[in-house]
Amino acid sequence: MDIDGCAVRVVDAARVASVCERMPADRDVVDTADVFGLLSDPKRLRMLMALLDGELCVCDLAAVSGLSESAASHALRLLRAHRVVSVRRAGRMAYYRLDDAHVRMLLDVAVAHIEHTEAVHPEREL
Amino acid sequence: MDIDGCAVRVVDAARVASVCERMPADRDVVDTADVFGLLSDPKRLRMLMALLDGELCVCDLAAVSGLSESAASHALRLLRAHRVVSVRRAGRMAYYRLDDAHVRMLLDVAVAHIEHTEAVHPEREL
DNA sequence: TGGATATGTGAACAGCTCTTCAGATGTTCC
DNA sequence: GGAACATCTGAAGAGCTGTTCACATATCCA
Repeated sequence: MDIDGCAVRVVDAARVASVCERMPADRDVVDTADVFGLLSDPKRLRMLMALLDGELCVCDLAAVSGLSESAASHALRLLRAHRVVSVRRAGRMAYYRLDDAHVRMLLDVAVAHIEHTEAVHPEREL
Repeated sequence: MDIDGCAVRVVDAARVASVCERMPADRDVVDTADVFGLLSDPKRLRMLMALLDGELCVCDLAAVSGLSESAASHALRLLRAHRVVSVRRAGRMAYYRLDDAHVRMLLDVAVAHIEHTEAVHPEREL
């Protein structure tokens, strides 16, 4: 099998071909990986989980996540660039909210998993 | 408000308190972020998506993901350490499979999102 | 206007991640 | 046994990421 002009060793060629066919386009995989990357930092993740219930201002997001206000601003800029959150400005305050249904779904799945695990395996906390 | 003994400025103290209360335990947030981190590399993500349909050997996973066999092995070791995949050894071959229902769920959501976006907004490909 | 407040930004640094390379381990077949 | 094969591993390096610091911008209020 050839990929990018380089010969590659394969065991089950038919299977590999069918998997490659079903595989989403390169750009879509990269975009998806990017989204997961945005959720892969604990403090940023805490910010997003906090936003599940509605908008919050920068300093409250900093407090909730444990970030400095500057670091929170940097993080929010990143999330804004990827359209994961959006801003509403009111005077000198900036209120951020979750603005991506896909990310919200992923967060919901993750939170549900945590709560389910807690409920079913409370002994894990010992 | 005090967090870790440091005074932190807050705007909506009641709201922050309630969000903090609902927030999953620190360790759970970190674990969840770790899982998202495992999904945040395009080549590793492609490997995992390939495994959605069933087990594959290392070299086929390398071929599908575009990794060298050595790099694939490193990636699989990481996934194994986090119990995301498990191995079945047959002679000198090693067959990996998805072994984490939560990760499978996240992957399903992500793939469904990609396919839905493709179906609804095919113009994005132009 | 001037000072306090809330957020935003660039540069710089430390730490982490991914990949490669060289070689180790363990298996099959002659 | 020895050669070919499939996978695994540690060390090392390049590049990326998160945080901090110092300062910029913009708003509010006296």
